[in-house]
Amino acid sequence: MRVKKYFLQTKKETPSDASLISHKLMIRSCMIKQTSSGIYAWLPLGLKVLKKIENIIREAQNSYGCQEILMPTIQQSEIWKKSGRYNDYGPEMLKFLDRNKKELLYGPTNEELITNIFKDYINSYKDLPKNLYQIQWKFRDEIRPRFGVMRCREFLMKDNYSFDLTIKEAKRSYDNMFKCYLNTFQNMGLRAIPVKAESGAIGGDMSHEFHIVNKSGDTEIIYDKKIDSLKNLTSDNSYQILRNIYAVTREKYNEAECIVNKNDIVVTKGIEVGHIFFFGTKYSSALNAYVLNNQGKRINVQMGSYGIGISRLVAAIIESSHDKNGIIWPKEVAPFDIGLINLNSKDKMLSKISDDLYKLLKQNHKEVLYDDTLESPGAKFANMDLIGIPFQIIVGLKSIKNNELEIKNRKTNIITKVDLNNPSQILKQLN
RNA sequence: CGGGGCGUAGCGCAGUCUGGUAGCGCGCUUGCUUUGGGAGCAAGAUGUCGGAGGUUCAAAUCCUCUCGCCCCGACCA
Repeated sequence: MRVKKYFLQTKKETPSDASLISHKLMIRSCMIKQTSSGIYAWLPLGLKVLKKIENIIREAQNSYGCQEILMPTIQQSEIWKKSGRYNDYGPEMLKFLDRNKKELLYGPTNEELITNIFKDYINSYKDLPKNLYQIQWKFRDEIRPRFGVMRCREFLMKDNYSFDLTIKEAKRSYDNMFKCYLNTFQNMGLRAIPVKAESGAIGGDMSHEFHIVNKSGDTEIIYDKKIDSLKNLTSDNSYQILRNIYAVTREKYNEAECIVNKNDIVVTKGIEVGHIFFFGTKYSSALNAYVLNNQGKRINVQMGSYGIGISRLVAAIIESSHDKNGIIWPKEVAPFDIGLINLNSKDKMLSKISDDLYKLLKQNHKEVLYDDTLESPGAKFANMDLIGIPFQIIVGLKSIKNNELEIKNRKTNIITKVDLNNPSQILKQLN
């Protein structure tokens, strides 16, 4: 993509109504635009990152046996009345009437709806287990939206739901998703720690939240410092430890139950990016979702639900990966692989070299943001640093004189010089 | 919802106390110059001063009502 053509009106000045660093950077880098309190439009650069995260989640879901569906954002009130949550959810649920005075709501979550869909199709234990997911916008009318997309009212969430015959099998499904989540977050370059949590309005008796440790998080988490010594959270060995180690949210913390030596406890803040629940038959019994077992007996299905806050993750990643110049995207979720900077777009030779490089990189399936504008070098550097693309290729006279290109690593700031006429060497430096 | 604050050009702000007919920086447009860390000079465009009512010869400024947004707290992915 050429910067000249791209919708990328970055800002030099920091917006006055943002307090969180990720919020400021997302506005300055032209990723999002607030349209109402807690409601945002996603602009091209922001949407690109959102889609990358979405796809990482999608791939992990698919590989762990989940199947994608898409449910509506608007639901009818009846099923919520049956489960008792129409009132329990309170004013956080956005309710309204259609022209026929029918009560509708903008879904804050989908346990009722999925259960209602499920029961019309699945009638036999032979068709279990099932696990369905969707990636869809939700609305929760937060008392006070804040921190940009970190705590907004309309947000993109992946939610999935497991259906099993027995508790034992349902817990296996829960464990499967537990592992899936560890992988999902690792696949986007993040380290998310699972902690035991309260179930809140979803209900149920087994629940874990997944947290990115960060000072801007608004949940206090308490865990055994052994977790910090685990290098790779996704290994089988780590999984066993994580399932048994002491790690809880502040609400769940109970001094008497805490088995860890005081010196071995870490108390810190976390950004909640995922939450998984096992809640048994809470919804299947309320909505009458059952299958026949092998004795022909009606059994309400055992359910769990699993959420990942996708739009929040964009902000969470920035919170844990930035410097004074801007965002530093992990390459897994970066909007582009490479930022190509032509330091003087009026110079015919530099432009020819840059154009050729742009073609070469595209042919090699790299996503490139090519700054071909007439801006001054300083402005181009600052802009590229702000939007945080992992590698910058700098085409300027200083190096071209020696038949060299400079490749800058955004994270380390290390500049590597490569032979301009050696494509394979160039490509090798970009991995 | 309680407490605090802010709405003036696309963005960031001054002007409000003490009423006199709107300004600065960035950005934008045009031209010339410049090109290794947010360039220089020159010329230019852009405002129902959040909205409604009121006081006054006169309102961004004073009064009343109202809408929106932000920050602190309780709620939540």
